[in-house]
Order: sequence, then structure tokens, then C-alpha cells
Amino acid sequence: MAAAAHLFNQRGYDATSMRDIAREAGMLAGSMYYHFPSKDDLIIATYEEGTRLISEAVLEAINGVTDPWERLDRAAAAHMETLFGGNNFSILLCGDISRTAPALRIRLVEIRDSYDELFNSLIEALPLPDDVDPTLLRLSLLGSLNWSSSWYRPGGQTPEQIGSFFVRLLRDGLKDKS
Amino acid sequence: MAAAAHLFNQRGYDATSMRDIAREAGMLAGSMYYHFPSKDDLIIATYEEGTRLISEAVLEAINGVTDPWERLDRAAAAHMETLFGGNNFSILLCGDISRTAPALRIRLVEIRDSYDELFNSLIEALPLPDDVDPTLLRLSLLGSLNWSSSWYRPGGQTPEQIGSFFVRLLRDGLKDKS
DNA sequence: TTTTCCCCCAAACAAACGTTTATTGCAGTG
DNA sequence: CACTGCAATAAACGTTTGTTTGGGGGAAAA
Repeated sequence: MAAAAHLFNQRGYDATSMRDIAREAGMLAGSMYYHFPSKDDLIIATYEEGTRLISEAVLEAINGVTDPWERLDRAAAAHMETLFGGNNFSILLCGDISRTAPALRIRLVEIRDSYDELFNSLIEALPLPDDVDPTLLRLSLLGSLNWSSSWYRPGGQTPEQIGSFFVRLLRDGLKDKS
Repeated sequence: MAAAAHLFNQRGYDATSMRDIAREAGMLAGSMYYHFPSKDDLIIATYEEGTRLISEAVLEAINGVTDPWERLDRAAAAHMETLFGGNNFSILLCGDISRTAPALRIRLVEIRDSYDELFNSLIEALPLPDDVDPTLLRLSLLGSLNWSSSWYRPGGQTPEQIGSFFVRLLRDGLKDKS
């Protein structure tokens, strides 16, 4: 599964063959069918592991914190740290689900929705103006965070700083106050 | 090219075969090699057409507008409207570039960067606090906007409304002012 | 020692892939 | 009439794909 996650990240699902994964895992392609009944099942398993890991990290980060904005801030920072912290599973969540085969997509969307629910509850807890749709707010934040997988490179700001920054943007706004 | 863009959107690059595209265009697979030297070249051509169309739409939307925030608002609305307005080319820009083969990726990143530059100039024109990195701000906004391709379905708010809303979030913020 | 069970290998399968090749109407032009 | 270039067909190329099959080795249980 580690080999699969690594290659899925590097080249995507379609461009990664069972033989590629098997080679990196030190076995032959056919041997994998002892552990997983199909390639789709292997994909789903890595995707599930990714959401498990990131859910764990976020839940731990907000544990004991009570202020709603502070909770969202910690959650975003932990989200980003997990994405780029070296674990090859979680960042699969940033992959392009909408263009995979329908049968597989349905399963993956299901899994991702279960994680999004976590952010949903964090946002519902915020004291928001009446004319702000919490769902759109969540999608905006998750978009900012997850889109980072297409541009983030180590060296500049840390993932946590970036996550916190995005939350601060939403909370404080940018209109010139001078 | 229209057939290619349609199928690329529906199933992604790898899962779309030259035979699929040819069938939708009313010819045979080999016939396409008269018009495009390779599949990669066809991909690049559709991607380029997508950025051309969306650039045009955004430039026209901000034409004559002078207030910097108003310009960004119109740009975001036009961006979203073009993505979901029925043209099958522009939404390819929301695709997952980072996991395509390196040779192709380099070309696509180049093209997308040329479009991002447009938003860059819009953001540089804003009156921003000193501690806000304009680059991160642009990536946050483009993340919110482009991530919409993974969840947007017609029926709720229009694409323009969503784009404007995301800009308003950044400008005004959400901190409770009561 | 014999049996069982887990894990993997080796080889093959049909199908699908991007691409190449030779050929064919078909339009216009001198 | 002959010739030229365009745009497509039909068929095949070699390779790669996900998956299946039958078998074997080695450790643990009987």
C-alpha cells in the first residue's frame, strides 16, 4: 500500500500499473491479487488510509481548543502539515476525483465526504453573518487548502503557516483600513 | 478538438483513447494523425484553447472597470462563468496537472502560468496590508475558484455569484462585528 | 513426520493502447 | 486529360494493460 500510494501520487492512478507497484513492493504483479481483489480495491484502500491519517491529525490538533476560530485555524494547519508531512496517503485526497470512472468515483466521493464533514462542523460553530452560506465557506477554504497540492514546494512558508494564513484571510478580510 | 475536450473533461486524459475521440468526431483513430502529430499535441492544443477562451472572457469583463476590488470581483465572476458556461475547453485548466507525465506537464504548466499572470496583476493592484503575501493571496483565490470543478452542479447559485462571493470573503472577512 | 496454510512466483490471457503504413476517393488546377 | 494535395479509411504493428491460473516453498500446527 505504501508503494501504491507513492506511485499514485507521482503519476496518478491510470498511469500507475500493477507491475509498477509490484516492482516497488518487491514482488510480481500477480502476487498482489492475493491481498487485493482488484486495482480499484487497492486504490480505495490507499484513499481510505489517507483520510484516516488526516482525520486523526486534525482531531488531535483541535482537541481541547474551545474558541471556534482557533479551532478552524488549528485544523487548517494540521490539514496542511499532514498533506505535505511525508505521508504519501493523505495527499491523495487532493487528487482529481471528478474524472475517474463512475464506479470508482462513487466510492471515493463517499470517503472524502466523510472527512469534509469534519470541517463542516468546525464551520457551523463559527459566529457568522446571516448572509454567509456555511457550505460555500467550507468549499472555499478546502479549495484554497487542497489546491496547494498543485503548487506547494518545500522551502518557503511551512504548510502550517500557509493553512493558518488562509484562515486568517477569511476571518479578517483585506479591505484597507487605513 | 471539441470531441477531445469533451472526453478529456469526462474521463481524464489517460482514460480517453484516440479511438474514443475519433469515434465522437466521426472518423477513425489513425485519421487524427493527419491533424495532430501525437496525443500529447492534441492535449496541449485543447489546453491552449481553454486558456485562450477564459483569458478573453476575463479581459473583456474587466475592460473599463477601474476600482481594483471591482476588477477582481468581475474577473472571478467571469472566470467561473467561463468554466461552467458550456465551453468544454476552459475547465481543463482545473485538471490535475501535477500527476501527468513530466514532458507533458512542463508544457501545460507553462500555459497555465501565462493565465495565472493575469490574476497576479489584478492582485498586485489591490491596496493590501504589508504583511499579506500577494502570491499566497492569488493561490488562495484561484484554489477556491478552481476547486469548484470538483463540486459544482447547476441548480444552486450561479457560477458568477459563487465567484463574487469568494472575492467578497477575502475583501470583507467574517469576524463578527456585532 | 505429516499436514496445513500463508504468501508468492511464473506464465499466460484477452483486450486495449498509441502509432504507422499503404491505399483510396475527391476536389481543384494546368 | 493528367496531375497535385487533402483528408480519410482499413489494417496492422509492437507494447502494455488488468487479471487469472496452477503450482511451489517454507513455516507453523498436528
